[in-house]
Amino acid sequence: MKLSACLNQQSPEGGEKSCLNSELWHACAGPLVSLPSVGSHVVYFPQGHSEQVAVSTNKEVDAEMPNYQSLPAQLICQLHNVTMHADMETDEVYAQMTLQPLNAQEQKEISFHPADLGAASKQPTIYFCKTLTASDTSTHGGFSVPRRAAEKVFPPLDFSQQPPAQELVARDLHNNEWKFRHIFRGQPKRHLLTTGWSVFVSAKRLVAGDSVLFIWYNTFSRTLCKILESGRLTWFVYALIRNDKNQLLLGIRRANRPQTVMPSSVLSSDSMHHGLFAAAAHAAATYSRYTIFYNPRASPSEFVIPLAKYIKAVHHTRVSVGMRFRMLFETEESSVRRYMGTITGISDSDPARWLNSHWRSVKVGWDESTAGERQPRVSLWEIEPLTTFPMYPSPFPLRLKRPWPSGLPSYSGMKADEMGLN
Amino acid sequence: MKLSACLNQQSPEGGEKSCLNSELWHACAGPLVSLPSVGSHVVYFPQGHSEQVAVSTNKEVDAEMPNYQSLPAQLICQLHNVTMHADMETDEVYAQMTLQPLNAQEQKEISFHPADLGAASKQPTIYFCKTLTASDTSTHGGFSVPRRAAEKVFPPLDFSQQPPAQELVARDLHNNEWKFRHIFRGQPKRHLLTTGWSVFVSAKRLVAGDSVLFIWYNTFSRTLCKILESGRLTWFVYALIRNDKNQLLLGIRRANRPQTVMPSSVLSSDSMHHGLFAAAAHAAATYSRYTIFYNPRASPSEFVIPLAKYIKAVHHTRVSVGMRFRMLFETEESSVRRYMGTITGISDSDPARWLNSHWRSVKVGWDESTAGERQPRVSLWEIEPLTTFPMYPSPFPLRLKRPWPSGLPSYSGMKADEMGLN
DNA sequence: GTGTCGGCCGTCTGCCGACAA
DNA sequence: TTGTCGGCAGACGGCCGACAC
Repeated sequence: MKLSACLNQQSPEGGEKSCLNSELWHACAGPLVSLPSVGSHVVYFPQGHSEQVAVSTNKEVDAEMPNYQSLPAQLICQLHNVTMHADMETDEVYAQMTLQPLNAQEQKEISFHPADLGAASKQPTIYFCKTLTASDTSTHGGFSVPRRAAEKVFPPLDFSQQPPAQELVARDLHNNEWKFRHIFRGQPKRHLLTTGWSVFVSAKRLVAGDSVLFIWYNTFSRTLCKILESGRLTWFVYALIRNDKNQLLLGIRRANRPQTVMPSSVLSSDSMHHGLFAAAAHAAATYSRYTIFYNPRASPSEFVIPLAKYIKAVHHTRVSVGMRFRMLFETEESSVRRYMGTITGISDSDPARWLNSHWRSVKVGWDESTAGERQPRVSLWEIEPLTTFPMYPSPFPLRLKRPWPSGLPSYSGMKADEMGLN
Repeated sequence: MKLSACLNQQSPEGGEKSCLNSELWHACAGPLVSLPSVGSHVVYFPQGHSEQVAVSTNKEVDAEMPNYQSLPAQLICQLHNVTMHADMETDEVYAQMTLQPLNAQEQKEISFHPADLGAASKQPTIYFCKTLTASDTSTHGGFSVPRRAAEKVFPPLDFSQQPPAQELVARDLHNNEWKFRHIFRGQPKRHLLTTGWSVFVSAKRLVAGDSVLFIWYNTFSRTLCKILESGRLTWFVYALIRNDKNQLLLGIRRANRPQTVMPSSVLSSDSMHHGLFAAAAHAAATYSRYTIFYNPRASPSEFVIPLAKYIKAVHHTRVSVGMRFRMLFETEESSVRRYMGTITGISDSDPARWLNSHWRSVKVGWDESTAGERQPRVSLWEIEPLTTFPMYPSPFPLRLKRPWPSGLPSYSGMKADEMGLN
């Protein structure tokens, strides 16, 4: 593996190294992934970070790992920088974040803005995602484009030609160009990518079950999307605004194969766990910056959470055993659906190591029988309790000194001591 | 990348996971690489380990990395386990070592055995290594086997056939089978691998400049090698003992391309350095076992050294500025040659972080003009001073309390306090 | 609407000795 | 002794519509 392309979240267009498109990154990362904004305050969970390392190295943290006494279960930090990356060899997306723990004085001076809540990731509107079939990846033929997808995302064909065909140029996460012959033929008629497709499949080492996604993108797309969302759309409305063939992006998402990542031959998994704890502990002790990687498709849960989202979920939401809730999950087609469940317990997930951590403090049972796929423990900020009023007093120890002021959710300008942070 | 095959050094044959051949591993690692024996005492250098991580992540250790006060510049350890591995995707070889720092009492009780000196790696005798040419890796043809190589390593052909040909079966580091058609044809006659060769080249992603090596191996090979080394050999002597076609092994060595390894997307390089220091410091504080990876082709120098070799080089060899020395290097053809140089200085390479470390304490100048390829700093145990008697008193601070007893190199049974270890 | 297949053509793989370094 | 090439034959890549689900 080699150094990846990168993009600072704040400058999606300019800069000589800004070859990584933010919308494409988010499309590859999936609809549930959101990155906190640069400059905002966040909560970092060493426990969740450790979970990602455990999954990536395929090895649980050693039971004999010492407690890092100086490292609290959660660190309140300012997020100084976020860059999006993609592995040069696998196209795996990940983010690099520079965090700086706040000292006591800085924590007192925190003021919140609603934006800090961390809105759901903006998935590009003009895009499609298709899971590759055996025929798509076979050397025998090309790629069968779903009709609606082609009409929505690809530049319109000139139907006066027989057969209608054009050359598509799409750019991947590394800004590499891929050219495809797009043709509309067959009986019944269908959209196909022929010449160029097999080169792409073999270069990216795609297999049946992996997904490919195309985005139509330009700098006005956000504005245009809002306009388009406001009314009914026909394919020629899309076609009218898609006159620049060079604005096509494509990304891949590999199927969840068992053991996607590996234990690096560089450092033992134990040393990696030591590394993240020691780096965080050092940063916490000196209030200095440190760097972490977040791999959205490897990590079971986000472990850098907007502070406001955390405060709201932990200190201003009453939950109790027996309460019903919903939680978002990604579908195979890259959209979201809600699964329902019941809270069966509230307790620290690892009281020996991380006392009073809120990480995965909620034990849950899932309604559907395929529940084995979903985590038996979740964090408060991941779920939507179905009652907005407290049915039972929460048995979970809250450090909240004062109740949440009426008139939710306006807490802009609140001070930290009003929220029980210290 | 995925989990690799592994082999415990002590059980090259048995065990369900012992699919990695020790001789093949050493052949791929190169002639200069030796692994200390299991159970022996070694010196571990965090500084050298950090160097390997810096090379692997392509990023130097951060200047703001804190000093790990409790971590000395060298740790005396017992080596509890060594396993050899190969990366599943790249076939890159590496070793996993389990080290346990010795407490003060254990250090006093150390007794040495001559074997602890760490003999040079035993390269298999019946093997060959060839750097691939453009023709070898082209899809246009097969692999041209050097004549002597084929006669030495491959099973003998039946020359009554026209043309003489056979099927070779060779196993790689992961015990995968590769089949090749071996034929002796052309004008002039030569040995070629045809059918099966291109599959191997594309599966291993070999390019011109990479090397491939074949070993003829069986459990008696060490004994046989000694017999063979004692006299002159002709090809039919080899042929007589190579009657089992399934004993053929093959490995690869990739050319040194710039930026071979990459910054993992799992952990920042800073955290990796923290990790190795914290893991070692924790192990040193508690005298508990810890695990490290040694990648012989990534690391500029070995950082786990047999204790006896270290003692001999540091405490019982007089060196001084101006002294001439030789040092072994690997050639492109996988043999060794000596380069000569002059000692230009003796000092700590990083006095701020690692005071009184002997790691790369010798500044050197190299005789040949291509000297830029070689390290400007080496460690005492890497070089052979050309004078066996001290010409000048060493300016380097020796902690030796008593002089080395006369009658080198017999120090079996010596106690640590006689060698200035404490 | 789209996944897979048989048919068909063209390119490239891959085996051969020639030849030269 | 061995690296590269021209020649050649066959395999496979890859484009097409047919057909079924």
